[in-house]
Amino acid sequence: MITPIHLDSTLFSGQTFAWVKQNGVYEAVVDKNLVSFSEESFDSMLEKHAALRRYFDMDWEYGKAEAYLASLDVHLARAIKTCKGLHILNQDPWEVLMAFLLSQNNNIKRIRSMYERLSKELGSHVEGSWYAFPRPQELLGISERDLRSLGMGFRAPYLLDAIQNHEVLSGIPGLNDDEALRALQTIRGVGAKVASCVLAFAYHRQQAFPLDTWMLKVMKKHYPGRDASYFAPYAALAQQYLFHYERTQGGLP
DNA sequence: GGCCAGGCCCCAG
DNA sequence: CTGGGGCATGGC
Repeated sequence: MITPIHLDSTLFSGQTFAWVKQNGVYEAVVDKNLVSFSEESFDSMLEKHAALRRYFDMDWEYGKAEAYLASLDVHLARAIKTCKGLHILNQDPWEVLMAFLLSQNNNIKRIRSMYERLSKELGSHVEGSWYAFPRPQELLGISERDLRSLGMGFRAPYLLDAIQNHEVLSGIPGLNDDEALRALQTIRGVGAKVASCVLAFAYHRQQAFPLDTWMLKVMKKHYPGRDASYFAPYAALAQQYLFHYERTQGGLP
């Protein structure tokens, strides 16, 4: 049983800020290459760029996970029915860390524009108006002042600390979930929520469960007294469905 | 033109 | 250890 990926839910559910959709064409820089496709050309694009199968997480057990989560309760069943095919991407850990440092006390629209600004001002040129998000090595000489002048505000020192301690990321694969959360939170500005996003969206940890303002609302309304263990072993996917459903459909009853 | 945003830090109690 | 104020900025 293969359930097709749902591109809009996957690329515009707030797990990535890299993608643009214009006239039916999806575009982003992934791993220093401009990736461009439409709904119709997605499959052939994947054949041409085999490495992107992993990025789009095409070989994981989505059919099984969707069926299991939908069987848990009616709210989850509705969320899954509405945006079925939502995949959790395997993104670059560094980019996810930086993006979600930008996310605090912020809105998605502005997170995107700040992410783009860092790419354009500090990243390497790819083609046309496209730039790669800067690697930590490209940012070593930068100052808090520079970052503030780029509009990063109070997050500037957090970004700076992430730049200086980016090596924490290389150790994450060898750690269990709790250890990984603690390791990530040694970076200034990284709390439980940001750390969970990094684990879910970059390391494919299925029990990572980012609790933001939207999810707290969902949990209070539909899952009082519950926590991530209720959704095991698919908490991360459940979170992403519930978050996206709450934001796009207003959560409904 | 205020209001507010995918949190976290810091400091009181 | 829990709670609440403050934070830079810009989109609405």
